Amino acid sequence: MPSKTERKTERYYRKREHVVDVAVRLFSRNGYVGTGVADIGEAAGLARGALYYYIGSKEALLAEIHDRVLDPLLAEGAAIVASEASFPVRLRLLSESLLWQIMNRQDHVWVFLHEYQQLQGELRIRFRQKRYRFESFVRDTISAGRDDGALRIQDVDLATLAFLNLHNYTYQWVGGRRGLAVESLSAFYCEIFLNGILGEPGDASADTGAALDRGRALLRTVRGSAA
Amino acid sequence: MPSKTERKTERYYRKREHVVDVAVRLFSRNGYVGTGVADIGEAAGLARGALYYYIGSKEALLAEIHDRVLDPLLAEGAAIVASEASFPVRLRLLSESLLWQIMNRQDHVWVFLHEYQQLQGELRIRFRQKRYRFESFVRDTISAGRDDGALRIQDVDLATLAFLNLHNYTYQWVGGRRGLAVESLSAFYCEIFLNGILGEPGDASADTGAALDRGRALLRTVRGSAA
Amino acid sequence: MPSKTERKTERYYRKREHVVDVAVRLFSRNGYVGTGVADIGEAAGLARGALYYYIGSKEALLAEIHDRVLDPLLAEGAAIVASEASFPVRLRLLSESLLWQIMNRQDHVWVFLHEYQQLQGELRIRFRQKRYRFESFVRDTISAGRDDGALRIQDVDLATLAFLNLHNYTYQWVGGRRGLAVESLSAFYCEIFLNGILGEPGDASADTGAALDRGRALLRTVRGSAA
Amino acid sequence: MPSKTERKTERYYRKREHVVDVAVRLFSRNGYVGTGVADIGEAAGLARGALYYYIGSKEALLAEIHDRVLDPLLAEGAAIVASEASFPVRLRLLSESLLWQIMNRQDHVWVFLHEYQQLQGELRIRFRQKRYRFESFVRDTISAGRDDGALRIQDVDLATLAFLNLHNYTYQWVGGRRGLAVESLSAFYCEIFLNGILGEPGDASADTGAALDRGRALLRTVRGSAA
DNA sequence: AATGAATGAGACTTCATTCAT
DNA sequence: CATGAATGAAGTCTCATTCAT
Repeated sequence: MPSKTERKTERYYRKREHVVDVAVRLFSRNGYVGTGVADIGEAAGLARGALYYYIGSKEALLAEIHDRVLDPLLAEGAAIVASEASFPVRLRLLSESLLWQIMNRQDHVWVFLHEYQQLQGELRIRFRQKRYRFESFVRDTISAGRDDGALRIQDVDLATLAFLNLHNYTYQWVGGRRGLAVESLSAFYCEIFLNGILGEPGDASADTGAALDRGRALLRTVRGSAA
Repeated sequence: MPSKTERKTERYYRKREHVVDVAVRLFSRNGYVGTGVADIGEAAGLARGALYYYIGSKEALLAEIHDRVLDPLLAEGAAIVASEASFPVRLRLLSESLLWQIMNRQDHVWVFLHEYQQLQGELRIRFRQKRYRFESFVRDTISAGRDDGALRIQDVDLATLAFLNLHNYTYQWVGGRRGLAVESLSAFYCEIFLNGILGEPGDASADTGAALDRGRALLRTVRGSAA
Repeated sequence: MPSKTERKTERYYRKREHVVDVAVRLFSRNGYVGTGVADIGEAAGLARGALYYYIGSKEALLAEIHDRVLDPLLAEGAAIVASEASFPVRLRLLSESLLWQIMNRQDHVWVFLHEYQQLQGELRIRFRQKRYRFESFVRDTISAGRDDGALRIQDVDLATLAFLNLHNYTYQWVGGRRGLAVESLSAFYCEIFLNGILGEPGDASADTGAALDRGRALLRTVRGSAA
Repeated sequence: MPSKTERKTERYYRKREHVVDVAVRLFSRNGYVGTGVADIGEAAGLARGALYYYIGSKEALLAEIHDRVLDPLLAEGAAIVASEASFPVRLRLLSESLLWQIMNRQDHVWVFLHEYQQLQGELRIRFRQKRYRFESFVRDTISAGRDDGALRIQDVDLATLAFLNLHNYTYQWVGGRRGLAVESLSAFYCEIFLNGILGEPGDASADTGAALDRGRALLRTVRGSAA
């Protein structure tokens, strides 16, 4: 009875997906630790026992959510870096791919970026590696730009981190900004980032040395008077 | 007997500070929820009961940590915006002030940026307001730059968020990057950000329209084949 | 599967009742605050976790006990005041109804009359109202008697309180008096109370004025010498 | 230095009295278990250590409160039963003596009547005996009345309990009835009680047998339908 | 006489997980 | 497939009392 088995499996996976959907919503709202397995069961309309039939464990649920974010990111990232597009275009595409997840799957991304520490042992390692793979797409792209000799900045690792900072932290506030489109926010970020890293070194910060030192002295004063 | 009273109070506050120090370290490593009051007591060398003599409640500890980060940030920020420095210098000083906390008080900032959701009720409101006040320093500064007519970008709110993204997310990885100095990382960020927002609109992203569309089509393909 | 569901529910409620039975016994012996949830669990043969599956909270247990006393009291009281019986008969029936609870459910009544202060917030209000409703049955009945013009006393509120004093305080000592029947104790109380309130004013206390004043002077002396 | 010692002792006792005053108020409001030693200290303006210098233990405080109620009651009761007054006058004087405590020292009496169970061991026994001694004054007085052949009721023990019920339970509601005078409430109780116990048996309850039985049948119905 | 600091047991409650049915 | 019942450790917090100073 292969058909019978398959039908069961399909229904099983459908229900499992539903449970994960429910969990994502709860985790993103109340936190991973703040969400009880009982809450998930209740929201999914399943008793505790049945729930475990689908999820295995609470941590497996968290891992599943990680996969849901990382897998498309890796697939799209791989396609982008494999493409023939120019360095700025590749970077913009990576930006759009990343922002698409962040903005269109806010609950998932919140859990992914905020609760990854809750993963322990083997899972922790596995997802650290996956995450690193995505970051490499960005690093390699920027590195190619530098090899073109087009960049003002030289530290590719730091530039990669800056790019990720700029994008990732968006998950913290995007929930409160309805009506923002992926492509326009990506364009905004990239206009800043690309103009920021392209060109001759030192344009904008020039000639501020003395004023900056005076400001630093001021800060030391404030800092000192607090103790 | 002012001296007697004061000496006792001093000792009390000294020990209290020590308990908070211990808590910061544990919260930043294991998470606020993942850290038990018993753990804090053990690490501080205090029995459960004595611990509560100093902390009042676990949440009060979290609030204290928030204050430790926000108070200097607000004091320095206020001094900066009140200074006579030019727009780029003010922004660089804000950057240094913020990065100083992020890099020199990594544990505190980890707790502050990662666990603020655990604050409930009145405390939550109080610290949301304090946080907003610091963000206003950045916003006002950028706004002044735009009024000078010097900015490529027009959306001050979004630029503020970009600035904060760039800096704040640093807390996620700075622990793994020893040997990075506040002033050099701040200079790096500001070179990107200032060059990114200054100047005529549209320099770097120009002429990428067609290539971008081809890339987007590629992404749609990848996205579709996953389902 | 209604039968299946019902059977489970039935079993749940049966066990829940048992837990409440156990709690009543412990609360009445050691006091509400003096009884730990652990004690209840042990006496009911349930682990701490399983106990909470049945009770929800310690205070819910206390509320349940209140209902067990008040609900029959209100049902019977409503039937009595709705009946056609004469004023003395209605009062005797209220007396028997109240004493039935006090004497046949001593543990419940002990908790109800002694620990009601432990209820907080909404529950406190709810049970104050319920209690007041029962007292109204007594008040209305006595009021009807006064309207017949049969009463020696005129203050219906005070007479109501006297009636309740007489009956309620029984919970304090009835545990030490085995072999007392509800009907005979009720008859005793009612013989006193009805003869006490019926008839012309002032019979028994007459002609005691002067002697009373001498006695009061004596008391003042005793009281003064203590200081 | 006898004078020095005496002065110390006096001040000690004055402060001790103050602590007890504070404790009475708190115990009566929040319950004995619900009041912490810290609360008492704070309200008395004493640190924990100093508090224990005066009180010895929390339970000793409770015992002291018991003495404050029972000692005047016993002194006055002894004087009353030793007096030459007639049976009704003696009973009225006992009533006034008891009600004087209940109404003029509501906090003390609340603690005395409500929290006596918290006393353990030797203290429990000691105060049970004291309490019994006061009850004996009532019992002996009523007994003398019966020996005169004036009473409708014969069970002196039960009549004693009824008398005490009537008076003692007053502590439960007297706090909510401002403006009630000891002498008038005592007169009210005694009018009921004396008229209730004096005279030929059976006056008021006569001729109600059949109606009472119908009412009891009604109650059985109500009780049955509840299950 | 008085204090603040410390103790350690015990309070109520929640939780992820298992298992017989 | 699904359930309800059970577990037991761990969670935060309170409390009466003691003791060095």
